[in-house]
Amino acid sequence: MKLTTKGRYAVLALTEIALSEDKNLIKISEIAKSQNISSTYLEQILSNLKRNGFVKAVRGPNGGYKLALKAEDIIMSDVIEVIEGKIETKGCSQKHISCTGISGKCLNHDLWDELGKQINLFLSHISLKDILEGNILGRSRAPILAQDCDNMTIN
Amino acid sequence: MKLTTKGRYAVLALTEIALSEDKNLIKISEIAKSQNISSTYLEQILSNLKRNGFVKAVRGPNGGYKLALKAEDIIMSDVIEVIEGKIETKGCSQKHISCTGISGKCLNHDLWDELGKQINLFLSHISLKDILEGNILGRSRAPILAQDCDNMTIN
DNA sequence: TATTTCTTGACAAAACTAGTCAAGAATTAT
DNA sequence: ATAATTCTTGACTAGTTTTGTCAAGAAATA
Repeated sequence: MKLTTKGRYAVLALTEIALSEDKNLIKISEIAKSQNISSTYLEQILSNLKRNGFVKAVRGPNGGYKLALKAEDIIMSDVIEVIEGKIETKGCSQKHISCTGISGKCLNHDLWDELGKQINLFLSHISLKDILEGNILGRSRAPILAQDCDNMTIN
Repeated sequence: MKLTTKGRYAVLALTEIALSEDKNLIKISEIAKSQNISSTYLEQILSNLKRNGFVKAVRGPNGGYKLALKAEDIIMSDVIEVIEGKIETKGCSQKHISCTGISGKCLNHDLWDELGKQINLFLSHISLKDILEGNILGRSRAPILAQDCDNMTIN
């Protein structure tokens, strides 16, 4: 699992593009300048976002970028996945065989699997619109308690 | 934010140490062998876990490691923090000044702050005992909905 | 005293991150 | 048409981080 500047810049860029939607188009150079990011580095990121259908590009004078989707349809888990790759936290190097060596069952996979699920669950409920509207703070939630886990059915 | 093999190996090692508690002591070489991890690499990790009070070491023949705390008191967020460093997801390079350049308020900090909080919240509810007992799967939870955020007081 | 086992710190290869650079393609204004 | 603008693509690179290795030593016990 990782989260690098690329992911952060991608969200930052999407925010800028959304905020200038009235002007319709915003240039890489404008985003780069206002955010103090290298514009050549941003190119890579926006190229990726375009390739994956989040933004549209228009070339030539007065060209630039705009959103290809409505802000509420741009979901953070999707954005992060194309930029950073799948959020997966491998538990151990062994594939299918047991990997505790003692207990005969890999108890550790569960932790990283569930953490990955939690991160994805969180990000999949956050849209670009939420960010624009400041609807983020206070939304994280504690996991289900261990003692409740026994009386539970997993869907 | 990052989660590397070091963090995974640490949890793996703690699990092994806990599972052999009846034998009281387990050697680095035993853990390394059963998990197929370089034992010299494991030394670094266990040395760190010892320095931070999670395990105790006994030197000499028949020496090895044991837990310094009860399994239910070994909390994953604490373990990961000493091994990987604080889980913090910086939003943008700017410190206190505005960083959208347009809106005058950094809308992006919120996302990474809250994601970091979510990860910590999750890990702080998981103990080594939960792992040993397999009480992990199905515990992650979706965040609070955006529309409920308005009617909310933040503590 | 010899052996076992942990301890510490220096070192290093490989992978990854964060960026640069350059040549080119598309679009528009003149 | 031509020039200027802007995105597009891919190769390249410096620096950092990860994932280890190695060696010398300290503590404990048989």
